[in-house]
Amino acid sequence: MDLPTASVLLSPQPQACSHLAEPCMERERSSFTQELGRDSTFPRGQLPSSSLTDADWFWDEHIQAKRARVETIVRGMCLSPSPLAPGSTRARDSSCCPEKARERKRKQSLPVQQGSLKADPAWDQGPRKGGPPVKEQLHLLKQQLRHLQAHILQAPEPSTPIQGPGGSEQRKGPLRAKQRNSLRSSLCTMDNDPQQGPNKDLCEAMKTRMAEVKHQSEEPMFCPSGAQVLLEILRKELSRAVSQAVDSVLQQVLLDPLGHLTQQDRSFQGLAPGGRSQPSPSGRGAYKDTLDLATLPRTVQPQAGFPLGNLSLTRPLDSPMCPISPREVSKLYQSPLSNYPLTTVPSHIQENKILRQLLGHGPKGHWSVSPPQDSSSQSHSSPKSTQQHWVLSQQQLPLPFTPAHEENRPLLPSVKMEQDSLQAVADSLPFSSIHIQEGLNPGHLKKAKLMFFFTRYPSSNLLKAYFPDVQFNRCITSQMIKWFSNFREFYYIQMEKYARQAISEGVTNPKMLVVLRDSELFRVLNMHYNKGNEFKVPDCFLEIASLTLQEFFRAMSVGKDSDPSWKKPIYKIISKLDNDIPEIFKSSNYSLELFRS
DNA sequence: CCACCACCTG
DNA sequence: CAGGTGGTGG
Repeated sequence: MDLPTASVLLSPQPQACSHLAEPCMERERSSFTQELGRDSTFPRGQLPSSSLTDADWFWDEHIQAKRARVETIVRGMCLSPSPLAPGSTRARDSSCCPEKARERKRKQSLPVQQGSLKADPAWDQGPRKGGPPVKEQLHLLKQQLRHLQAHILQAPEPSTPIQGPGGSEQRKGPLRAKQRNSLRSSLCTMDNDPQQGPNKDLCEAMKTRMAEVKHQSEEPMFCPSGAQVLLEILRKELSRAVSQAVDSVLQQVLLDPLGHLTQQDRSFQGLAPGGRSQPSPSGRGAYKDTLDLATLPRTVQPQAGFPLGNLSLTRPLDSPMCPISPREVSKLYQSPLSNYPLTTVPSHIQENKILRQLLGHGPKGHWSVSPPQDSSSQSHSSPKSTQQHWVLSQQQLPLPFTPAHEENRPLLPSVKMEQDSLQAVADSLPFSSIHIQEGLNPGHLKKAKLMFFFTRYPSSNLLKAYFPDVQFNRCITSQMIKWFSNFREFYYIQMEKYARQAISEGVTNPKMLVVLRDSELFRVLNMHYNKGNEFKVPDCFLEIASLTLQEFFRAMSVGKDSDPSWKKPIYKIISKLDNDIPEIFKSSNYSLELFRS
């Protein structure tokens, strides 16, 4: 969509390239045709959206770990092979409407849990020593889990504003939106010079893209706090219930008091990274699928790989939700781990490993998929190879997404819900597990430079949002603002320079000034903000750059540059053309990965 | 007064 | 890129 725009723009006027860009026409044309065939790589949609399930996965794992322990114990001690009835099959969908769910959960799960040990007849059958109590405990536990599952499933759908007209729009201020709109139109009217056929395409393309971006930015986020509360409660309740069950079982079954660890230890270690100590793998393997929880969408074998291998983290991707949108990635990204109270202080190292895994899929569809265009038009720095390298560095281990995965995506409606709630949770989470730095490091600078491709005038709030691992204070904020000020300075200087050059070369029509990827101007800018060319410069930046160039040209060609403050109007225009920054930039881990050092 | 900006300088 | 300065707007 947006990609072709640049090429479209320039095609008709050979001269346009002569001064701005190096060699051009022929190549450009061909690249243009190529582009038509391919999809836009920009903002969203390209990436499989949703691996938020991973958070659930962790959760499941937790439960399963506990369950496995209980089962193992029971199995080992009681030798009663009665398979547990599969409970509710689908117990996923963490809901976002905490209220009701929470209410019901409290009313039901608590009483049940604390209730008498009335034995279910069905569970009393079979010979066993010390059996009944144990079974009862398990049964109760199961029931509780089922209740929870049921309630979660029943919980009224959260505001799924996506469809609702009354959905929660406006993540950005209305003002901002307005500005965008007005600018968009002005941009188009300007470009809609009848004489310039191709520019219409640009206009349309930009409209489309902007709409896209806008849409993206307005995606709903709902009650983060609510969802978080719900999750917290669920977590506590479940862990408590399980712990109690385990406790009881142990007390009743185990004769040797030394035989059982403290409840805390037992119930938590299963999830701790590197947490080994799972009783008997064989036992677990044999029965893990018999509990209802095992029927949950993602049956994961906790100890199998989570802690160490990390390779196992690719597992969750099998789920229907594996497709992940950058947005989701970034969110999810901060969530599951840092949010995980049960993992007692996982090492940052391991955490980062895991996060890297998850993240690995984000950037791929987004930035690294280098368009054919690049290979043809960018001769000097072989972007393709560098980008591929970047892809590899980002996702060494995980399996790449395959079309097969995509097929599954649309399936579950619950998926979206789950995503949302998890997103909400993620959003509300502090970066507890990610060391927040005092000052700014080179990585931050690098990231800021790349962000400049999207925003020339970031607000301090935006910066705070996109540098979550930075401890902002007046000084840091000023410094970062200063960075962008310097970026702009360079940017405008280049624009003025090239505009002046165009004038000196006799260019009369500003529309002929288009910044392309093989333009000298682009090369200079890219060198400045994206040294090493590790990043695929978004097309929106090319559009902005072209526009800036044209504005400078217009002003100068009319002699406005004699006015001391002739640039101000241009600044004003450009300041309104900031694009939304991909959510992926919000991830501090992303920055760690990509911008380290 | 503060935050932010552009400009200039090193 | 950081410091310093002056201007601007809330």
